[in-house]
Amino acid sequence: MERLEKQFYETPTLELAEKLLGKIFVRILPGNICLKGRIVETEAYCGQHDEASHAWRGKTARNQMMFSAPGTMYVYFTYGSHYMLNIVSEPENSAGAVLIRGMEPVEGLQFMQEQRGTAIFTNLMSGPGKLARALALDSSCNGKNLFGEEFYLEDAPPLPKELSGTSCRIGISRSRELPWRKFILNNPHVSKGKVT
DNA sequence: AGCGTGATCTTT
DNA sequence: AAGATCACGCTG
Repeated sequence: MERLEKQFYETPTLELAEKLLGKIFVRILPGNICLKGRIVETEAYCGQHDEASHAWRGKTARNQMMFSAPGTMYVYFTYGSHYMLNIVSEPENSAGAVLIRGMEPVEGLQFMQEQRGTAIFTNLMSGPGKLARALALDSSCNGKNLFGEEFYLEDAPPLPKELSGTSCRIGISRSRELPWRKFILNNPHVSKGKVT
């Protein structure tokens, strides 16, 4: 299918979190290694109006990519061991991003298995830290956009309404009650994280 | 249910 | 300078 263009990302964060479900994230590594994953779980982080968002208290060295152009990747390191992948939404200088929490592996399975140290299909990308590792994402990816040769998203048919699920976000302490997590119902690659 | 791990942010 | 927190994952 077609690659998604800039206009796709120029939308409010909460909408983007829903629109991303089902789309295919692609990374082309040197050596022509092609990695693909179908997005099955997302969370919206709505910039300065959202107490759980990194951008809540304004721009800092870490969160500055949340203020950049839609379609930029915001990749950060946390818990001493994990990278998290976000896709930036909202116009430039207005913060917002969608955390990618789960993907279904589509291509590059062998590479992903090596990265993750497991061959169990549903354990390769079923969590934000897991999928970042499967795709070998790190801080060198922070700030890159999805319109180049290395990273892009492929379109996919819209998700049928009956497959669309919503819940509170996972693993946060502030603004826990907001139903800003979106996922594909009954998909085994949705993370098993628990609501705190 | 408990803990490793280290950058970042807040408080002294 | 010290302490708390953290958009997690693994073990047990």
